[in-house]
Amino acid sequence: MKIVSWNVNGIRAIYKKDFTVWFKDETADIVCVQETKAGETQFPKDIKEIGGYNFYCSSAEKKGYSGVAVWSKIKPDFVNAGIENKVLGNEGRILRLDFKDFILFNVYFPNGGASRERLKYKMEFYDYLIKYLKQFKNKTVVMCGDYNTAHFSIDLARPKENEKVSGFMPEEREKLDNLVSSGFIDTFRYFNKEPDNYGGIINCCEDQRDTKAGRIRKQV
DNA sequence: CGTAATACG
Repeated sequence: MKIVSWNVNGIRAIYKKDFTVWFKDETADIVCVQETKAGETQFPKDIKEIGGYNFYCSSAEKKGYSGVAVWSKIKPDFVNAGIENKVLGNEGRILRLDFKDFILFNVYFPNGGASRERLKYKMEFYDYLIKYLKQFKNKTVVMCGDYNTAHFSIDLARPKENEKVSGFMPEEREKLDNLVSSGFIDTFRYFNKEPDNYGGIINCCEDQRDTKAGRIRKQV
């Protein structure tokens, strides 16, 4: 199975830049995107109706902000697009898709850099999701997305200069420690332990390619 | 500076 994760920074922008052309040659079973910046009705029809895939999205109440979407070849047994609402309001940051053999989460974790309030929100978001995930401890969970946190020094440029900057603060990194303690594996670092490599293609099968392509900063 | 609405990353 191949799962792709991509922070697109505007689904309508990448649509203009031939997203559907890229998708046509993409062999992924599941494609997850973050920062769609569009309500469900704002997604181009071509994007919602890509051949052979089921489409799901979660959008923020605030127009043109945040949002995640998933395309899946396999139809999930269950989809939830609002699990963060109770505690955190609706910023369209989490999509849960349940399949027979595993549960997929596509998550756009908040950026905490704008203010103390947003850092607090980010920490609460992590806490809420980590707690929510505990119910699946006897199941297979794949959580991809934009974590907005670098776990270790190797995971960002200039770690020393960024120790007090949101994205690499000790208390943020601790949340990723918690995820690892509860059994999650950083799949990129599992296969690629090279410095100056922040993302790209991971192939977990016999053809284990490493690549410097992508360079998706802070994306785990 | 890019995206999409005038804020956010």
